[in-house]
Order: sequence, then structure tokens, then C-alpha cells
Amino acid sequence: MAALKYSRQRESIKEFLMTRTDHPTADTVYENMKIIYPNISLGTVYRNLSLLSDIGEIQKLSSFGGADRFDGRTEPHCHFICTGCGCVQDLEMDDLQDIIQKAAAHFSGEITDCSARFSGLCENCLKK
Amino acid sequence: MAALKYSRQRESIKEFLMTRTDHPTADTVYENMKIIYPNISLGTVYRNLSLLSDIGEIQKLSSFGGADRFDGRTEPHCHFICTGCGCVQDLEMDDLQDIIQKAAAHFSGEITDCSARFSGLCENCLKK
DNA sequence: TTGGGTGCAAATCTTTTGCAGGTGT
DNA sequence: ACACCTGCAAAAGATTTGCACCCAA
Repeated sequence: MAALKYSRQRESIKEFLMTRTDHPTADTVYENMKIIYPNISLGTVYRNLSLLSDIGEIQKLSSFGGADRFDGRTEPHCHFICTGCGCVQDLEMDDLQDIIQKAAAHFSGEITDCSARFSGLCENCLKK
Repeated sequence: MAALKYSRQRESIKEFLMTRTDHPTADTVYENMKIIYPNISLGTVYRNLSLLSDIGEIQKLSSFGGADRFDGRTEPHCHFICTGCGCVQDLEMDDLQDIIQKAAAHFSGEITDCSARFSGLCENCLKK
């Protein structure tokens, strides 16, 4: 197991993600990091995003259509993607455990995790 | 709106997907189509997979880690991915509608669809 | 005949990786 | 010092697209 060493880039990436609720892509993180560290490389951003998500300090959200997105919230929660504007929003959901049990009833393996994705129109797109 | 014309390649791709329950990737479809049409191109496979999924004759499953997968079943159902061997299986789930309603209770937009992904160990991996 | 479909290849987009030099501990 | 981390650039993987030709309607 690799020993983790401090890096100001990694710290900034994590801080940045915690200020955002729109689940930015790696490229958006990169663009914002360039403001602070003009020489930062995209490779470093990817390496740190992947590291942070491995140790559970951020969450990686795969495939909402295009590039992966990253979420500073680590508590389990669901996501909603708007079919109108493509935005991704957090969604509260009390009992995922309940859903897992329902699914397990029809299944022969062992289910340990569930990630639900909802889609439809967001508040803004509804108005149009 | 484009007029749809018959193509034997598209027909074969759809037939192939209906015989499989393992949710093949575009590349797997391509490899299997080459047996029938040695000159078929990967571009054609992608174009047809995307077309078929647009008109709802197949289902595109994004984000199971690597490449997208395709499913010949079009009725709404959930999927399970094994963290051991990476296989993707279908999962019966009676009341997705129920889940959607629960989610909608906390949400200001309009939720029309839900796709739940479960993970854990499949029957085979449990035995090991 | 006409517009969609195809094969081929090049291009795009996203993400990963090898390497040499930099930096935290 | 040692191992991790970084910037840079090239590579890799998945998917899309431009183009000229082919074929179904």
C-alpha cells in the first residue's frame, strides 16, 4: 500500500469539489485548477481525482452521457440528470436499503450496493 | 425526420442482441457480425447500435466501468454488475414506479425515469 | 433517381501511462 | 535519501465522423 504524501494540488482539487454542487467533469476541474496552478497538468488532475475517489474522499459518477463527473459529497445519495439541459443534481432518498432488499429477493448472488439514477426535466427546464 | 431504410446489417445486429443475455459491448457485437459480414466496419456497428437504441429497439447501458453495453431486452428492468468477474446480469424489480415516487417527494423537477444499478458478487463468484 | 446505408480511415474525446525531474517526510 | 508527486507528452481505448460508393424504395 502506497504511503500518502501531502500535495497542494490534491488538496485544492478536493476543496474545489466541496464548493461545487454541479458535479464537474475532470476537464472542468482542470480548467479551474489552472487559475491557481497555471502549469498543472491534466494527468495530475486525473491521477488525483482517481486517488481521492479510491480513498473515499470524493465520489466518481460514471457515464452521464459523456465524461465522468465528480462529487465532493461522500454520503450515499442519488443523482438526477436532466434530459433537457444535461445538468446533474443531488437527490435525497431515505431507504436505498429497502430497494436492495427488494432486488435481492429475485436474485441468486449477493447484492451489496445500489446506485439509482433518475432522469426527467429539472425545475428550470420545466418552466420553458 | 429521416426515413428508415432496411439494412441487413442492422437486422442482424438486432437479432444477435436478442439471442444474448450477457449485454455485449459494441466491440463484441462487431466481432460477431464479422462472422456473417467479413467486411462490416466498426463504424457501421456503432451507427446501428446508436440508431436502434434511439428508436427504442434495444437498450444502451452506459457506465459499467469500461465500454458501453447493449441489451436486446427493451422492457424496463434493472441490472446487476458483479464486482468479482465484471459480468452484467438482468434483475427483476416489480415496482420501480414506487421508487420514482419516493424520489419525487424530495425533488422540484419532474422525474420520468429511473435506472437502478446493483453491485455485489454473482452466484458463481460467491462459490469461490 | 434519390436519400439513406456502408466500408474505410481519420479524427475526437476521455482517460491512462512512461519518464525525468521536483518535493514532502 | 527515499518514495511519492508532478508536468509533459505520447499512448490507449471508445466512439464519432467525412467521404465516396452502394443499394433499397
